Amino acid sequence: MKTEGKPTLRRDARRNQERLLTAAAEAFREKGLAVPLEEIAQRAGVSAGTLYNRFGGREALIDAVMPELVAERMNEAMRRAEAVDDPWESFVTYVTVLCEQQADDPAFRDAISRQLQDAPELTARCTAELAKSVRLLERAQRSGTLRPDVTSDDLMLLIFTNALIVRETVESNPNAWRRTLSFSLAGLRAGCGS
Amino acid sequence: MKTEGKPTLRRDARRNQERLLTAAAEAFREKGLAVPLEEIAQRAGVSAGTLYNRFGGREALIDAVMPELVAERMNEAMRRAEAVDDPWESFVTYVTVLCEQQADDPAFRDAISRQLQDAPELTARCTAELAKSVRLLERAQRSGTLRPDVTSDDLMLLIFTNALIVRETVESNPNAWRRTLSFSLAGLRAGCGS
DNA sequence: CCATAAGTTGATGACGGTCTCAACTTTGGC
DNA sequence: GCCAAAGTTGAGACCGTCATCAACTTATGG
Repeated sequence: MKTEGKPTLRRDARRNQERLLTAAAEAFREKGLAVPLEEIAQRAGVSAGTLYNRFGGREALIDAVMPELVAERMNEAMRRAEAVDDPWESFVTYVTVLCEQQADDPAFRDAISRQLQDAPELTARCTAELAKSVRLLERAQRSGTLRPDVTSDDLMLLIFTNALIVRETVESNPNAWRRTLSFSLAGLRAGCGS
Repeated sequence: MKTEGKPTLRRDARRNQERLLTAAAEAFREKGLAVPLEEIAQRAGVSAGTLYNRFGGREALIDAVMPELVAERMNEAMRRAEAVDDPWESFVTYVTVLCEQQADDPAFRDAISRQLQDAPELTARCTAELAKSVRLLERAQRSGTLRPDVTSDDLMLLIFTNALIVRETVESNPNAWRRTLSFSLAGLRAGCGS
């Protein structure tokens, strides 16, 4: 009984789809999510039309490629944070690792800082992964080192704004984001804020 | 003896030049420095060609219009800051006023956050005006409330990054920049940082 | 009032990107 | 092997913007 859910994509079509996915991942990685679709098609050894056939356009391609990559990065940050005993340092590690990743991965940076309204999978993954970080945040608060008024929205905002800063400054001033991040983190310590 | 330095611009040409300047100021104010040049020409009741005749292109127009506006805004911030006695609060006022101005003036925001490499007048004015603020910064440091390692470069960076944040968030979340700014300012207080 | 230099115009081309579709090629079941 | 369905192609329409320039218009001095 062949109750296949997939509308049976032809073999060459499947092959092209996969090529496109890996080409997209590469191109995004190198040039960010705004890379011309033509270039992705070229890398995949396929015409632009095919890209539009398989996926509907840029957003769909992003949504197919990025969620996994984003999840990986955020898990890595979590892993590194969990290896740190001190609650405050653990929290700082989490944020810092995410920011470092933004600094050397345009795709990750854009995935987090662009308004990807038409990439529901990606959005979902982001919020899901970020939800996990609440544990770190609350632990730091219980330890009395993180300001009690800081929310996970603030954490999101911090990560988001760092992506903006990185995008505009990495080239000309590769350490600028570290400086601004250090200010923000200092401001999050209990006893420092309003 | 008519030792006129000006190459005697014809009367209508001068009129158009002025119209272009005010049109540009208006358009920049409403839509930011990336507003189509066509639109500026239209507002001035003039063709695009004329704009290219009088000025060489966007950058030159920006350089002709923005320095004064930027200086005004920064003077206003200084004025407001100087009205505050407490050194720390005075410093905070300066920064906050600049950020507020960014929030409701796309032209000012872009003048500060875009890389205007070909607008030397503007760049000069920005650094000149910002130099004045060092007094506020040093006064706050002498009073022991501002971290001693903070430089005027940091101040510039803070203003610059706020412009980025404002640009990307004012529409969807008008108070986001206040939150991030409050973190940064908290982090600048003596005793809070590394 | 005229001549002419100065200035303006808008149609036009280049650009860099997106997106489409009629004609062609490939696949896979028979 | 054949043929219909599935898939691919690439030229071209389209978009918004910048930038140019030959032909036209206007200001100005004599």
